[in-house]
Amino acid sequence: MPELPEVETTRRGIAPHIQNHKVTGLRVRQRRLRWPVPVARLQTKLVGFTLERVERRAKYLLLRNENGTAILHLGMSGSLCVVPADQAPGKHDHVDILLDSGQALRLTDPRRFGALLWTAGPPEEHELLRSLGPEPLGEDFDGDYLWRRSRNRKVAVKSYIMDAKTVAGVGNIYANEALFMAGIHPARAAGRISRERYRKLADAIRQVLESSIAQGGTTLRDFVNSEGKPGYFAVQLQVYDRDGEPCPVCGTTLKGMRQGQRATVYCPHCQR
DNA sequence: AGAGGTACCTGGCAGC
DNA sequence: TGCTGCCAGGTACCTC
Repeated sequence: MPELPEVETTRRGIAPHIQNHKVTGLRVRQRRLRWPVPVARLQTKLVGFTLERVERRAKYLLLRNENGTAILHLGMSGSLCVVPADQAPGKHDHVDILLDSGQALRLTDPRRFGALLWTAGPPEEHELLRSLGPEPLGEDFDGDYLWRRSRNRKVAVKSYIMDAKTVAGVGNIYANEALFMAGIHPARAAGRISRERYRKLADAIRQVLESSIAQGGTTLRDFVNSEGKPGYFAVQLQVYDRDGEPCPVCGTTLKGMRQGQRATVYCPHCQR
């Protein structure tokens, strides 16, 4: 589920329940996630210490304390919620981080593509984060940047903007949506797009992510309930998963294709 | 170096 | 109802 807006919504939802709370215990029911969960290190470095901040870099959540940082990724199917510590776990509730409030931060992840790691140093120097491109909602991301970096590149623009080294955290849904909004054909070579069109694209990426985060904000309360189900997304999508439906702008039938195993949908009339 | 494909894992759904 | 095959929002790693 989680694309960047969902991860940011999760961060905002859990932060008040975690920040300035002491971790009183850790339960790892399944340590085989994308990489093995470093249980012993987490026991030593996390338990008994107060979590100071919950930050986000790309789709990574960073839980920081005085010893270092827990790096958490939700993969394709992960979610986090805050539940009473004694609530019975479900089949895919792999990790509980117990808090002094009597609650637990619970990681659920059916497909186990997610990750929970530990780093002692500055998280931005961790190998998973080191070569990430700029944050799409940050200062140093704009159309000029996208244009400059794309010269002579033959990759399809959709793959280009989904590459975390180009810009961090633009996933399949929002890549489709942003390209539609900018009127750019997803298969166009990245190096053959003008600076002006890249400015439109960068604006579209920003806009689509921001409006989605804004809508996610309305469901924040859902991160803390007995069901433990985050209440994402009533977000309205213009093209994603609408293959065969009329284009919301011109009425032309939206076309589906596959790019690098990922579903792409676009309007053959509006996107060139 | 860049481009493209593969792998990890489970659940849900369409089609038979 | 139950089986099979395909698809899914991510991304590291492999090969060409």
